[in-house]
Amino acid sequence: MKNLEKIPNPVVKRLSKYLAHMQHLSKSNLKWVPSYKIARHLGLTSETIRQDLKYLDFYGVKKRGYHTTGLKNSLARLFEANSQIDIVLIGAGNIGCALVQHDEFREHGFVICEIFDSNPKKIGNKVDALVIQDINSLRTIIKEKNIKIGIIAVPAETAQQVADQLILYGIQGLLNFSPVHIMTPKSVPVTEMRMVDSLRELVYSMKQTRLKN
Amino acid sequence: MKNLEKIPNPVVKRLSKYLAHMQHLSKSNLKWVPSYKIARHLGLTSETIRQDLKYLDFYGVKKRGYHTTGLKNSLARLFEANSQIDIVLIGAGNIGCALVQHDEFREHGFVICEIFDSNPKKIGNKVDALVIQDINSLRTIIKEKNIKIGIIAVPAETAQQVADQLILYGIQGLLNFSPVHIMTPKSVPVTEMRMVDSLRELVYSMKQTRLKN
DNA sequence: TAGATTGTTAATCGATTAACAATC
DNA sequence: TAGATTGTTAATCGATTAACAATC
Repeated sequence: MKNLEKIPNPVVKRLSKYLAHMQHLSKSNLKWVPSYKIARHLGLTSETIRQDLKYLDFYGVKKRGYHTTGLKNSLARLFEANSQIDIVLIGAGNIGCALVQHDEFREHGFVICEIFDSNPKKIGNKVDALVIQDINSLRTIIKEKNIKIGIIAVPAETAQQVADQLILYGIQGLLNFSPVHIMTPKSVPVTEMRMVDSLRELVYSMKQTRLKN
Repeated sequence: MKNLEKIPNPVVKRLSKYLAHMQHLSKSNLKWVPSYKIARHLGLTSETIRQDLKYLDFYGVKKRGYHTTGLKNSLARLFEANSQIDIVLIGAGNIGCALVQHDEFREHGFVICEIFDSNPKKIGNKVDALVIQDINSLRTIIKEKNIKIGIIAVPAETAQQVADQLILYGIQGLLNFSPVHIMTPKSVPVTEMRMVDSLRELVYSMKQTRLKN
């Protein structure tokens, strides 16, 4: 199937899981994997997986399954995972600093290469190898380094305002760790992390589970 | 509509957003809010919101909309948000420690009251007011304090194993920050945070946006 | 009253699951 | 070859959107 076709969001989420899993399998030198084994590992059904993979220009082999490295490469192409992607992060709080130091991002090609804060007491301090920059220098750095993605790790009250600035300076996508919905023009997609909401979702699932048993 | 009915997952996610928004509005002393204003704020449609609220035992008032405090209370009841919920966290890495110090959790009633690690060099150190405990004492502490929720903030390699232990010791729900899918019995729900996948999803959305324009 | 806004039913849309032919 | 597994079409299920009557 053609790359030009829009892939539905639930499928995109799963494709990303397949990529992680294929990276793992191909590192373990496993050459072939059938859909039912992927399914078992990721809590899905094999039918779903085969349907999802139709969005890729990649085919399995009957009786053997999918070539792990081949599938990994195909998915990596879809997600542009073969080149490094630079990111700016706003908000040098607990979460912000933890993300800068989070190896997993770097291992997957996402490099937070600048961190900003508005608090004068924090500006100039180091987080890992990065120096916390004054938020007033956002514009020049984004332009100079041609950065496309911003991570918002500021409190709720300033999140929208920070987003507006980032967009004004040319940022094209946002990952939002603040608990408020960020409004953007259609040309700037946002992915929301919603950590508190995830806990609430969990609490509700647990309640459901209790009621059933 | 009755609380006993199972609420579909996409609806649960939105209801949690409504709760956050109502907490905000009722703190700002706004008494009434119509569905279209909620919708505008959260990037939804008013129809969706009215459909969603049917799952609650709470009704709006024609011409005025929804009573913010009333809706907040009804949603809080659904999510058991009126009592403190204790949590154990495993993994005193960057993310784990940041979450312990994350005020937003506490402000919403989620209290991480124990942090564990297996690294002897970390055990005994303090994170905020908490002392990092030896993972071997997990069992007794979970039983003693009767803790129901565990947050997994360990690397991929040990995540499943940590989950298995937590479940063995009586934990009833997991929030997973590690990048692997956690397998659990049906009686133990898991919510996955998938931070790298969220970035991939964002990259794909940005690619789509580029192609469209 | 007229207009605004809810609650609800019906229609549409989209995603998942089932079924199965093709074939390595 | 027989059995396993894919790729694909059709059927089902579920969620969103549209439409609109009820009424404050």
